[in-house]
Amino acid sequence: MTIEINERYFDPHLIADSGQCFRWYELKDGSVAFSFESFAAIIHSMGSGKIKVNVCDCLNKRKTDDKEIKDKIITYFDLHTDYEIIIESIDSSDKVLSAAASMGSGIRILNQDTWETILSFMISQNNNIPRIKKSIDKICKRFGERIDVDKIKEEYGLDCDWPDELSHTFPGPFDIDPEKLDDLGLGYREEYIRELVYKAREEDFFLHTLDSLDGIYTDSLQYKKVHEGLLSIKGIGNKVASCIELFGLHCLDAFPVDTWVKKIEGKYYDGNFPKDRYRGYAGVMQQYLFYYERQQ
DNA sequence: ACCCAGGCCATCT
DNA sequence: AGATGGCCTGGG
Repeated sequence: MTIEINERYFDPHLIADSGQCFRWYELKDGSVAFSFESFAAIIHSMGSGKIKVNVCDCLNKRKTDDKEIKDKIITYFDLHTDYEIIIESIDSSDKVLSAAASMGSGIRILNQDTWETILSFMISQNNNIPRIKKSIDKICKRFGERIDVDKIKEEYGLDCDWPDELSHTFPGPFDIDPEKLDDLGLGYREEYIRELVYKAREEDFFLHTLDSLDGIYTDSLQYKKVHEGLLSIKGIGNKVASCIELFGLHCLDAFPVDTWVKKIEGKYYDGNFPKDRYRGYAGVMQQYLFYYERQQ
């Protein structure tokens, strides 16, 4: 099915390059392909903020009606959040943040699958984006389900160059064999992932506690409980936990500090970005700053 | 050849 | 509490 979206604050290319997702791929014709849950999609920019999204349920297991798919896409793209208000709230005397937000105004915080986010960001530690993507691609190919590429081509038109990296879905904890994680380029993270899969299979922590932190502040009790739970997992430290909260649990107040953000905080903010001023959505500012610093 | 890349953990002071 | 070094591995 096709969904048309008119949203000024949405640039699929920026999101694909934002580092929050690792299964978005830019195609030669300028469109952007991605896969999430059992869906496959291609985004075409139509100019002047108009976007066309072709989506299909590529596993064909059950009939998903069009309205359900549309709702899923709207939530996934975070279209319920008003990014214009967020950007307008920026302290105009903060020239760095203003410039960063102006450059990165097309970035949104996706509502990604929690499990996929946990696994992906555990791989991301001390790692670079191409290699992260490669490892995730190998995991999907080894344990994920093959998606029906013909169905996609039928939906989009025959000549689409659907990327080979999106030939399979992202596998769940029970799809992954923890003893067959060799040769995935995981390095020393292999042991972390193995334990993570076992833990995810056994504990209900992932299934119940980690629903969503949408609208939850980082100084609340509920947040602290989730944060500590994540930290108790081997291979998840403060930074990775914050990424999981921001990108997987949609806690927009979470503010992951990586080397890029640390760099920009040191250069312009005397070591500390005033995230309290942006209480409730500091994570969006983190994305602007991160993108800005990486462009320099 | 290095050295780092969107860190974490263990081991020290 | 805070500061270090080691760690898999591919690319500049």
